Amino acid sequence: MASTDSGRPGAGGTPAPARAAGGRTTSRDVARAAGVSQATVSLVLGDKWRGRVSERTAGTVREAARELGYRPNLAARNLRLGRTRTALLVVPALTSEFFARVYTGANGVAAEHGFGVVLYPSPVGTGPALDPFDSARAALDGVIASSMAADTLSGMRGGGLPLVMLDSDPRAGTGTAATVNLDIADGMRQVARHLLALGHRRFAHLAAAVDSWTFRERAGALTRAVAAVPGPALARESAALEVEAGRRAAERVLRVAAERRPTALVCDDDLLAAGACKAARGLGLRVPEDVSVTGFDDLALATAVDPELTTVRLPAEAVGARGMTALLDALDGRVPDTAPLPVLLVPRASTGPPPRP
Amino acid sequence: MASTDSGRPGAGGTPAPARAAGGRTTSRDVARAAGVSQATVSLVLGDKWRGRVSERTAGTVREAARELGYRPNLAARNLRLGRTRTALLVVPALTSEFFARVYTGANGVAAEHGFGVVLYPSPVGTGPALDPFDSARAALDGVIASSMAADTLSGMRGGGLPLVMLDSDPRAGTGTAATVNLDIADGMRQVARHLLALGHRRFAHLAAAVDSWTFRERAGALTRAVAAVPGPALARESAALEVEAGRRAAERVLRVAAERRPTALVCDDDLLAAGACKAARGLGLRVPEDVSVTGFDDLALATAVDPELTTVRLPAEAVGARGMTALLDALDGRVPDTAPLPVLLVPRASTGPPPRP
DNA sequence: CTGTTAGCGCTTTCAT
DNA sequence: ATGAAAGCGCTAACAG
Repeated sequence: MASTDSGRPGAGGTPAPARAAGGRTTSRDVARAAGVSQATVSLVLGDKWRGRVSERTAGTVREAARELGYRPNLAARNLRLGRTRTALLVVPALTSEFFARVYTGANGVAAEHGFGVVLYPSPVGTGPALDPFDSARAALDGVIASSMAADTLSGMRGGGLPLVMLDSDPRAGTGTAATVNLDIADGMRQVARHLLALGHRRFAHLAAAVDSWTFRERAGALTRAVAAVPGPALARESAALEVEAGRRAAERVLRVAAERRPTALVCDDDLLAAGACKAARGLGLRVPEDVSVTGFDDLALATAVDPELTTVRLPAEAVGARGMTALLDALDGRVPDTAPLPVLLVPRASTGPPPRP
Repeated sequence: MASTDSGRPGAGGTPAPARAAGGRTTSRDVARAAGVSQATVSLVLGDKWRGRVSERTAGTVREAARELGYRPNLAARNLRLGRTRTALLVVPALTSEFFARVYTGANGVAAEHGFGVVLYPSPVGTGPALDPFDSARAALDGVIASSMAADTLSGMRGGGLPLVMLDSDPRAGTGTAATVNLDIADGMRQVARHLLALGHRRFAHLAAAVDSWTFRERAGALTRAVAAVPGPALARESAALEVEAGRRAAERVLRVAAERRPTALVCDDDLLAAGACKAARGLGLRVPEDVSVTGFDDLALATAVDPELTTVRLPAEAVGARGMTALLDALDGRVPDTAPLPVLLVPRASTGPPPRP
């Protein structure tokens, strides 16, 4: 297995080859080349030399480093410093734009503070046995976990690292540094209000078959919003988070006599909504004339399909940014901001008044 | 904390506080708790103790480690070993399922060899100044880069690490350990053959406005395939890799007199194809009756839209797996397999015979 | 201003 | 079968 094992061939009388024979350039090589000590190199390259090293020496050192193509050994630095300036972002799926945008937001804030962010896609099964602290070999200063399934949480507590939860149950936070949440419930309330105002009274909820806070929140909020006005009915059907599963679930819900058929399909996710639209068309129903459909997330898909989806826009970048900020705060002993982020209904072409009976 | 020797009574003497006061548990803490030397701990926990440490001692050590919740310090291990068993996977975009699947494939192979894979989404601008070796703070043994834009390549050569390119120009490989490619050209040829067989003669190519090998390959292959038979015309229009950009580009191409209008839109990507379908419908044209549309990649989107897209399926997982295998080979001095991976046209509902004039 | 020194926590000879 | 000791490359006290 050992690959790069030329390691340390008994170096005879050194003719001062500024670069170690087989290995990488070290700070000592730079020091030798510049004719200074290792400490000076560290100071200069670490940019803490103002008033401690002469301008001229600093220049020499930088020149030598450039010349030799010196790159500091992270492992050594991390070992010495005891921290890595690296955070792990755990996401349930790589595919989704939502998480891509969360990453972008987190990475932006991280970069401003000299931190890096490493992605860990939680294995699909999301069994409790996940171990990001072994799998992502990077040594870590903290963990940010987004939208994790309930049972995955438990496994997450390894390493005793600061943990920031994103889009997750705020009450689960025993030992959690902070929870950054979206106002999911308000989003669902906006959906309900929109549809009720259009005149809908028979609803069906296409729920994601994923046991996580964010989806329980959506279900609860919809139930309450619909129950708040007299009269309306609410059916519910679950589906895996895929277009095809959404299509099948919607088909089950729509295949009933017209007078009992829901006039509005509220979906937990844009993928499900896309499936719902396909189901409707497959049954000869028009969207939105015969049945209105709403999504959630406002992914690119929402405007890729026809008609474009009425959906709830989630400020994903902001979630990531706030998550990273919270982690940084926790790391520095400050108390993280924890107000929920607002979300916004974006009405488009997939919703309209219910059909006249 | 009670006295720590719950596992190993009888070893009088040291009341040693098995866990360092403020910090994490180290292998020395474990050694003390188990009443052995650090070396023994390393041997046992590194699973190289057969015949070197007694069964009984090994048990004691493992018990102590478990008891104390010991986790080896990766930074120290990496420093000592000079390698990290970590590879970096550089991808141009997080959003795409394609890269998610490449990751999955790479990670699977990596795991079998005790490696981890860390993702580095190359910044959107893909300016040449990217530095994954600083951004992803993890120390790395090698880099796998997928579908990178041409100018991004140059920046990639930092660190002198083994580099495996995926879906990239094989000739760019100066200093590259290996290139794992898809038979992109053959995919495009299959598309052309399919459409020609259906009777199409007026084509338009919706090209991705991204300067990378994979898209140049698609353009070249289509041009050649169409030129190979007498008669056909081929227009070309570029668009950013987004549905809306694809829609606009398709609109430009379709907004001409019916007798000059292309009857088949060959798109570089499923996103573009989805946009093309929207454009067609927006202009009152039916897909595939009035115009056929093909995609590339076979993303989930391909079956989410209506009609489902005829597209070229790319074996993304296999690409990732082969990439990781090639990196492992290079690391161990073996010579990587470099045959292109086959791709397959999947005919669906978005293509049909051209309209009768 | 600059050099010397002492480890960070781990693995690995080499003695015992 | 086990322990002692060296050292990976780096940074931060502390001397000079």
